[in-house]
Amino acid sequence: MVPVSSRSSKKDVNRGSWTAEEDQKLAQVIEIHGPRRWKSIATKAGLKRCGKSCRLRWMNYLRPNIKRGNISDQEEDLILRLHKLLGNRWSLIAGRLPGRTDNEIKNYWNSHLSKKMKQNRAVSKTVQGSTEQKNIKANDVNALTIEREDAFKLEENFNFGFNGGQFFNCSSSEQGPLNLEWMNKFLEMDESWFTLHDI
DNA sequence: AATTTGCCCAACCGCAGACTC
DNA sequence: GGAGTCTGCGGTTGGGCAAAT
Repeated sequence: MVPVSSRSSKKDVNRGSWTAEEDQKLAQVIEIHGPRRWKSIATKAGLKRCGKSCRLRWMNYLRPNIKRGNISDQEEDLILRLHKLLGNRWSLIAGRLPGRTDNEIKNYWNSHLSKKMKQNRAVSKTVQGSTEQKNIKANDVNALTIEREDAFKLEENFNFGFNGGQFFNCSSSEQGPLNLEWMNKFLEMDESWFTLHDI
């Protein structure tokens, strides 16, 4: 990353990569005061950073239980399915992947999965063209494309059916492998929803 | 060995909604 | 109720690095 000094344009504000020393100071202050009031955290820690930057660093790197390393096949599958359901609502998607951050998932999507999607669509188009456009609706669903509006409708739909708020707001700390399994079961329901609504 | 290219990912930016006074 | 501030989100940027040339 960029040396901290090279991106410092505004007076008295550090930009760019965080140093180990800054991380340590930030973690210490958050341990005492908790992860809120980011502006005052930055001041208390004696960091020349804006509150926003401190929050981001904490959320994406310093927070406990952050899972680093490769995204597993199971996680990738879940991301694909949740994206189909919710669109680019990365924070919601991240909320269902224990230890993963919205930034990480967004990056993973942009660098890996968006390419896969394009490939899938290309293949799907070829198949469709050669089969007299039979079963177009089913192919569209399989190509993992869904209009955002439909995703919202779908969200509303299950919010009505059960406690959707609770579903989406679970903290990642209470997640585990079993939860992923349960999530996959839930996602099977959205397939049924498409069928039911003839999408 | 040097240079170029493409990918990855940490960090920044702008905006909208929530919160506080 | 309104203004100002804070927080959270999604989009974008750009440096580092490995692979390709």
